[in-house]
Amino acid sequence: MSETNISVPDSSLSATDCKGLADILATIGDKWTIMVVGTLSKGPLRYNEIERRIGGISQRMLTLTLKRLEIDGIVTRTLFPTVPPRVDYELTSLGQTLRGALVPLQMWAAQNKETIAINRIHAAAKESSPAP
Amino acid sequence: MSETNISVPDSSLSATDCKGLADILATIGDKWTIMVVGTLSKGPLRYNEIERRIGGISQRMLTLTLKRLEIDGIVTRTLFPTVPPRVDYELTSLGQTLRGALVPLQMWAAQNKETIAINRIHAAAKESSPAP
DNA sequence: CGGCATCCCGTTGGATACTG
DNA sequence: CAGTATCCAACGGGATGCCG
Repeated sequence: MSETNISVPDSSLSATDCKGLADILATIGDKWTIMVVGTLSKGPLRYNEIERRIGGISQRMLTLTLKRLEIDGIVTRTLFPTVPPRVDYELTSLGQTLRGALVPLQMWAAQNKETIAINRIHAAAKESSPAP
Repeated sequence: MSETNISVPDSSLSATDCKGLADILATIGDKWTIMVVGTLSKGPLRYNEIERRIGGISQRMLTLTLKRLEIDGIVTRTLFPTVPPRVDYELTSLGQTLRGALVPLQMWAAQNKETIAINRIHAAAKESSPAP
């Protein structure tokens, strides 16, 4: 809670910084967590709606992911004691800042994933036809 | 090397965007990859030097990580045919842009990891003393 | 020095079935 | 509807040992 003068120090991530980042990414950097945060970035959604929008996530992983995000204070869980029950999930302000921090990386991904895909194809080609 | 005017488009990651991001993170979002990119952000380093600086990475993972990064065009591998052999690894310009895209997330991690840690402790406390 | 190959075990995560 | 519980297959990743 001290240095807020971050001001993009243009340069290197120290080893400690990397540890911190790696640590956070280990928690929120996995595929499903990213999808959930992204999906919720448009506003609160019900359990089933998240499941539907993501498509392909198992209930197990959705539940685990939401629970972890709730514990970490990134989403809120609101239970409406109706019948049938209804549960809304929504990004907290912390969650919103996370989403914001994700944006540059998302743009990098969008801009470069094709380049990377091509690089992989080239590498695969070299693989199957080595230098004569 | 062009748009630094990211200007945080305030709004939502589409499902497609999330897929792209999740996809990239699946490749470069793991602990060791982050550490390697971070370590190389200060300049080119030899294999052993990377290993030493990261500390705790197995040769297997270092080799695999470097190979993937090389294939993806994020680092270059330069072999000096001396004896004993010497190999330098260095971030490409693509790698540098990746590092740049990682910075906001790194800052977010630095600013919020303590909050998250506290949230987890609170959650654990609730866990062991349920409502009477 | 800078790797690659092998073994091997822990964790991750999908499928499935049951509950409040 | 919104989960919980169990089983099990796949993968990740450390330890070890050998090679150029």
